[in-house]
Amino acid sequence: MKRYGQHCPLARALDVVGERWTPLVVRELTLGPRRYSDLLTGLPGIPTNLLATRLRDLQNAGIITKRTLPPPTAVTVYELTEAGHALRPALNALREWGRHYAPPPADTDTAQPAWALLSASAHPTSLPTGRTCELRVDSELFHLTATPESTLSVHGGPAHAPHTVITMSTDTLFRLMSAHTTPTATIRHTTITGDHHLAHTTLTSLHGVLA
Amino acid sequence: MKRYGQHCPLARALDVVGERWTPLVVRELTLGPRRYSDLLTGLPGIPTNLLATRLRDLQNAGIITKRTLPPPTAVTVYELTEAGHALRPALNALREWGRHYAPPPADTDTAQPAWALLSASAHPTSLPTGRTCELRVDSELFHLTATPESTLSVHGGPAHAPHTVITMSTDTLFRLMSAHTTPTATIRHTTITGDHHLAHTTLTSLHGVLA
DNA sequence: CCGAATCCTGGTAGATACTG
DNA sequence: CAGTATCTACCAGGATTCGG
Repeated sequence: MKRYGQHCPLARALDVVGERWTPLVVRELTLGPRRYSDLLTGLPGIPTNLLATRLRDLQNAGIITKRTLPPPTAVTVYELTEAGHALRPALNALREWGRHYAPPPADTDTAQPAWALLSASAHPTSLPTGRTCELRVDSELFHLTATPESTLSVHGGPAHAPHTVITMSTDTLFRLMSAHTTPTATIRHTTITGDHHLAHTTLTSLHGVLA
Repeated sequence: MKRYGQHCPLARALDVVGERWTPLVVRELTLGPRRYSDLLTGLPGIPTNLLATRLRDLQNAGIITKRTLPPPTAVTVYELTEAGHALRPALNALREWGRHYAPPPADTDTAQPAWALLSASAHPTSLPTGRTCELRVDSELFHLTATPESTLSVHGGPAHAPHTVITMSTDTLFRLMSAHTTPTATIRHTTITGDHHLAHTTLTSLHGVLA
């Protein structure tokens, strides 16, 4: 890890998370613990040796930990430490800047549901605290909850006991989040199990956050 | 500028400001318009060709503009655009993370008063809105004001009509901001012209923000 | 003197193949 | 599945030179 050699907190932060791909690795892990192969598919374009290097450096910096889940699912996963979770506000601020001021994406850019959903993360929501919505987008699973401060929280993987489950295609999700369709119109292209009203509230929270 | 090729606002932000040295160039310009040579001294270690490249790329990205001041001081300066100023929250969040979680600085790291003062930027302050304090640290000039939201605002260069002027050494500033001395004890190592009470309030706002 | 462009060197990223 | 090994190309770092 090459340092700037400056007695400045911003420069020291960049010493640790300023290298190429590093913030995006943290982005993937904000969804929850992830396996090496999950990270590879969530970071299209990253060379595998570079991912291995970044994961090693992030461990040494105390931002992530490597853990082997107990049997029978004896897989090794990477997850954020407290210091890693503390990066969330900085990444959210940079993400908001990107939404407003970065050049528009090229149409050759790859798109993943997780990246869109993360844009809704930390946004104000009318989702009731304590209620969980599971979102299934083209066989990718997420679950959404509200923080005590009524901001949206997004995680990867299945929910424990969701109050509602919404199933839709990636295309439908992007049309909703880009405000190309309304929540009410979106419902016709989804399958909903459980609390229908909660599902509508969830869709409303996602509506237009990418616009 | 190498892109990630991802349809993700965070990745698109990093496409523009993710390269090495780029956030630090923006950091220097948050103090106000700066000349090329000012930037070189404010970014110790940067190769001159790399600074030129970064400045060109930042202009193309619409984050900074190059301007030639009117005579008699016909110097060319770089300054942030609106999009550039909008990066401030993201840099502040990353700076806060660095203060709390980044490895401690090496004692060979270079230190500059501006970097310390920027850490106090956006912090809550009891400095009255509309009153200006000029700070002279080893012949480097800054001026501090309060935003309408009562957070501290730091700029480089002389103030227009400061209500108070504080002169001190770099060492004194760092001892105050690292909480090694109190504001009251600091006053004995400073020269103050103008509003003494305002000066004390300013020193209190700076006290311990580096700790 | 300010604001760079040029040249060279070493390291890091990118791409692919390979292994426990 | 979870990485390591190898190679190439490019970018950063450093010194020097150049034009206004």
